[in-house]
Amino acid sequence: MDIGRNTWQKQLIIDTLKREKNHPTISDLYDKIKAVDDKVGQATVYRNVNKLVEEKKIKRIMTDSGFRYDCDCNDHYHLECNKCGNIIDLYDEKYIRLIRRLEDEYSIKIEESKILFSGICDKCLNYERKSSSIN
Amino acid sequence: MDIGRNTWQKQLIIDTLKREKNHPTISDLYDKIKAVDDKVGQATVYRNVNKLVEEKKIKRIMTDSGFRYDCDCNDHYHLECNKCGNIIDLYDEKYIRLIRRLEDEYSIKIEESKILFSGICDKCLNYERKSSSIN
DNA sequence: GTCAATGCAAATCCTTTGCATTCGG
DNA sequence: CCGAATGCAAAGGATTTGCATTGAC
Repeated sequence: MDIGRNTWQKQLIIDTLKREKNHPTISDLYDKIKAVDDKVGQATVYRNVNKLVEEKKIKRIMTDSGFRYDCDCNDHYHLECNKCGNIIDLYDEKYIRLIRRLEDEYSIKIEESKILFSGICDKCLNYERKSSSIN
Repeated sequence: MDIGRNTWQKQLIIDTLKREKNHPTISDLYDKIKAVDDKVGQATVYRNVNKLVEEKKIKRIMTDSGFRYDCDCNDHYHLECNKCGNIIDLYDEKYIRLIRRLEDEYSIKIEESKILFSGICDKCLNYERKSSSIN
């Protein structure tokens, strides 16, 4: 649980990440950080974000458009919308049961899960329905 | 469903992929292919594998160690073992119910799912148990 | 004062692209 | 033949690394 030395760069990176709810890519994050102080180096952002992932303070999400980061460490799923590209969070109260069932059935231990669905989010689906009812 | 022109390179790539049950990376695949005929270019492998993914003939799995490919297109989960690094398949008869539940609850449409667990596979877990009972 | 952390630039890794050439239909 | 597919090499993009310097403790 060593947090290392407390530099303002590290703090800025953590703060920005916590404020960002939209599952940013590293370059999203880097842009936001540079807007606040452009003296922060890219390598510093990479190094700190990687360390945060290792320490399990944040989660790395692998999408088709590259890695994204999520500071919500509760277990949940993600949906990557094929229309608008946004990533939305899905919480599932039966998640734990799914895990237990798989662990039992396969005699394995599941320590972490990366669950990414792709499809169409509620907003885009709603928009689609309206459009098709007009035409 | 256009399969395009039937070159021996394309056929070799498809055959190798189908024979490979171990979720190979592109470079695993490339090595195997070059062992058969080293005149196949890397770009050809990339181009063909990408096309197969687009055509949904094979699946792309995103792991921490990069992209891997799976020719089993039935819906299933994967477990990446933190000990041995292997990726094993998990099939779940309740998968469809999970999808339906999420679709209903969030008013979304799920078209594809990429589900990757990490943890410890049955072999490594079994080995661990034996070791700890000795010590 | 030490040494972890930083900034910069170069290096590395993975993947895609441009283009001349080949070869399947 | 024609043009899709290939092989090569070069380009591209994302991430990491080497190293001198800075600054947290």
